[in-house]
Amino acid sequence: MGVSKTELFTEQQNEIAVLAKALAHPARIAILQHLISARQCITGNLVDVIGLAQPTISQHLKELKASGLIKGSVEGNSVCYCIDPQRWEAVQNILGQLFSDYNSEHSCCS
Amino acid sequence: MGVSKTELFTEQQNEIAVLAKALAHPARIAILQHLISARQCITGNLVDVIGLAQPTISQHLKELKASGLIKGSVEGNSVCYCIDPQRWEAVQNILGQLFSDYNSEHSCCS
DNA sequence: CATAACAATCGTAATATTGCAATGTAGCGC
DNA sequence: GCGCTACATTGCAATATTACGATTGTTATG
Repeated sequence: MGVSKTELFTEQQNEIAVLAKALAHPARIAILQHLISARQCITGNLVDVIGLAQPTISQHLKELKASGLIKGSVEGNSVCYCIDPQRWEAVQNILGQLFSDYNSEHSCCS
Repeated sequence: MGVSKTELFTEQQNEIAVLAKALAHPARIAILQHLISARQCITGNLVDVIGLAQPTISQHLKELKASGLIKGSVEGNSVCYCIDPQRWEAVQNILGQLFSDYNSEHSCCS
């Protein structure tokens, strides 16, 4: 019914899904990649770079901040965003683990 | 308006977002983890393990198959699913690249 | 203090996702 | 063939997401 039955799954499975959801929009990938190459960026700048309206960018920034991947600090009358290094590494490990848990020696049923 | 403006973004950004979306549900994570540990599994078995109705599992399997992460082969009147090794590694690299592109030496605006 | 600049929030429309009952389809045993 | 089992597909209701105009803070700056 449009609502995920999170109670059926482990905390780890839900955490991975939530993290993946944070990455599941090209605008948020674009924001992250721009923060990676520019090191830091204010909202207005991201609005220009990405090409979506300001409220939309603000909304995506809010989701990225909620996932912990980025953090923002007020600088004068603008807000400066950047990657959160510790969280970035933690998420890298969580997702990396999922993939490295698979041993490709496994044979398939084909 | 509920529709992503994919035309604003690079093919790579859209690809990452689509892959992340495939992982953005705990049921699909649970399915993948079960396929990792059990090596292979038929649909009915997954229905029992996950605890969602059969049509719902079928739908999640369809999305995972569309992303290429798993493949299914018909065995008699049941269908056996497993991780696709090549695709698994490719996706691992695509997502891994995103995270490793970040150099944590970067300073933040805080 | 008025005003401009910047960004967050609110409200709303359009679309997507999730979940399941009902139904359809295909293989197997008889 | 007929019934049975396993799975996919369809159709629908409930909820979530995406996007943006309008509005509301918040912080300089004149």
